[in-house]
Amino acid sequence: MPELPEVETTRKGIAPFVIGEKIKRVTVRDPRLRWPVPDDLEKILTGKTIRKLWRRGKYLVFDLEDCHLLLHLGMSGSLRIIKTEYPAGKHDHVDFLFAAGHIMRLRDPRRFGSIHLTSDAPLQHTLLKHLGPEPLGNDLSSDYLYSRSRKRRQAIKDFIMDSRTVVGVGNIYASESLYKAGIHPLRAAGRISRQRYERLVPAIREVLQEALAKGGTTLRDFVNGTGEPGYFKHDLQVYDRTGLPCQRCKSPIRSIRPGQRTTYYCPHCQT
DNA sequence: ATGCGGACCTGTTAGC
DNA sequence: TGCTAACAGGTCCGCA
Repeated sequence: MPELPEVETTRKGIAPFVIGEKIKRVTVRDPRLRWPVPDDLEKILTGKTIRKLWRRGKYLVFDLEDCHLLLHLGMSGSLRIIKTEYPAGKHDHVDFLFAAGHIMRLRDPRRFGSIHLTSDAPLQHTLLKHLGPEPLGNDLSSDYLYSRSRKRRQAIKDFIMDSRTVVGVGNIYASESLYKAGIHPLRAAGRISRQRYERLVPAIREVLQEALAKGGTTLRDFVNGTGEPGYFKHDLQVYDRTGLPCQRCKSPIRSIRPGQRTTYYCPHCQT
């Protein structure tokens, strides 16, 4: 499910309901996420107050009094705030009950998400340590992508989807960004000019920014912290539009499947 | 170090 | 109507 705009939308949605709130109880109904939910999750968190909620890549980081909770939504995860405790559904794996009475509920049908605890600096955690720059921050530049990509034969789409290159660009927004920049998704990253990276960086930023402004993309089941879908689906130019006319040149959008992930592009506009 | 395939899961849909 | 196969928003790990 979630790429950066969806995770950020989730963060913004739940923040007002979790910051400054004290955790009264944690209920783990199914600990079998991508990595087992820590046994001592409830023991560690009970009685602690959440100080901050921030994001690094697609990881949500909850700062507590003396530790940090890292949470990834994987492919199908969502976090919602519910006012009263109604019966948990089949995939509602974890509830965080606050002293004030409301609940933050994690639902994740495919269980690709994960929860981690650490008392060290979160950015030093194994899973965060090697992450590349944030696409919406100042560290991502065309110079950086250009120099990092030299001599690489990897397809540009795979290159920008690698979280060591840049975080937050998943399958939807990779296709969308490359369309916007006019770059063929299979072109070798090392054979793209500096000038073209100067188009790609703003394209990535704009696509993510616009998706964020619309609350993310809901293809099937993404919901924000209050249960609403995102509306960027209507603005997608190539993703999930196989055979439909390109908005610029009217050529039919093409889809290919190199490896596992479907890639969408315009055969005329992207070279 | 880079690059690729496989792995982890369940739900939905397309096709026979 | 029912069965099966393919596919879905992520990313880590292990191997060449």
